[in-house]
Amino acid sequence: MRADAKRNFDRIVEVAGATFRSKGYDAPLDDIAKQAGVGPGTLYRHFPTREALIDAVMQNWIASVNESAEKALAHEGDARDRLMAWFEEYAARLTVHKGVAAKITAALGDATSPMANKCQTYSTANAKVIDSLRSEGAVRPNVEALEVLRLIGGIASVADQGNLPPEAVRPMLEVVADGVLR
Amino acid sequence: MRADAKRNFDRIVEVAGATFRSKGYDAPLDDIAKQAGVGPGTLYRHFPTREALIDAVMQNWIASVNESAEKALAHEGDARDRLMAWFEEYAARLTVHKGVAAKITAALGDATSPMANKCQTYSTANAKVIDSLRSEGAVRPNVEALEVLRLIGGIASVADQGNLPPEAVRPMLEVVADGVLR
DNA sequence: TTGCTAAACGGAGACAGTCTCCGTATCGTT
DNA sequence: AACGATACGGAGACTGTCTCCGTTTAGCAA
Repeated sequence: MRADAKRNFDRIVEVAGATFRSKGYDAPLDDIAKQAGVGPGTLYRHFPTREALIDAVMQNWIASVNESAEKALAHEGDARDRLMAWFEEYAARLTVHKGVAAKITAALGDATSPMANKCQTYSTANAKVIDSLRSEGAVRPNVEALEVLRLIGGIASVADQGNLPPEAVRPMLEVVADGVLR
Repeated sequence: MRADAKRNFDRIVEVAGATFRSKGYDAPLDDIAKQAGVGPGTLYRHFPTREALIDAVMQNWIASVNESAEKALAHEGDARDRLMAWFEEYAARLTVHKGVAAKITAALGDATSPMANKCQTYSTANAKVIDSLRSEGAVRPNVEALEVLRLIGGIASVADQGNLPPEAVRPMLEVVADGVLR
């Protein structure tokens, strides 16, 4: 990739992120192009569809928070406390960007999605938490790690779309925690 | 409302429902108008926004299934069986139309939404199930009926968006059931 | 029936956003 | 410096949204 191309690519993603957050995910792409100081042609060459651009923005964001994903693993307390800490951490991350929860959760099971491998960190972090609790015998048999990820994703999606405050989300997470633990 | 107006209104909703299902929720509205044998002006007079038309389609659908919502209440078996029967019934209904799960679940807490009162039947059916189980002492304290509705809605949304098969949904419902029951 | 009026219709066309095509400019290499 | 490959950008075609207003029709009253 040529240097000027990369410059434009990055600039577009940056501007798009800011614009999507402030004006919504249906903001005119030509505006974003103009804002980024490029022609529409350049934007569409890099991102053939709106979807592609949104993906790029999100991947950018996931990468930026990924590094700290393991924080929740080092929590103090009993099994339930640790599980809840992880749930809240995960749900909070998912609700930072409008729409991200649904998108990531849908991508989880689909290996062909460009999102999926970006979410590896989440998947493995989750598996680690569940496995560690399982080895203590705290987890019900038949509970799969992927299911848990999806359940929390579902809660985050609902919270996202209904603009639910954290105090409405917490009890839902607790129901899932009780369902996961013996 | 004049007779011809009502005729057109109903015809538009009918055509829109079929079109949305076959071509997706972003199908051109002018096409729907043409298909319904009316001009775009007529469509837009009845439904100023796409959202309004989608709502009308969904309300139409909710009304059509509402009447049978209590079926799941008359289930045989122990507390867990009955709860699971209700969960599956509800989740199945929510996933009939693409996008309906997220929409209805988001509307649940919001009394101002035109969806909300259409969903009364669901809310009260759910409350009935939970209350009846609670009176048997089978439900954990602190579990609210609305939370349960949202949890199932979240699962349905995820299933909807990720095209999950029923066998992937069931275990998630079971986790919630275990979290709801003592 | 006929006439009348308010209600409703419908389609031409303005507008906005998407996306492409291709002549021009720039990069990076030799 | 010169050249090919790569990338740029913006004019404009295209598609879908939505409005305006002249025309039509339903429903009522005489």
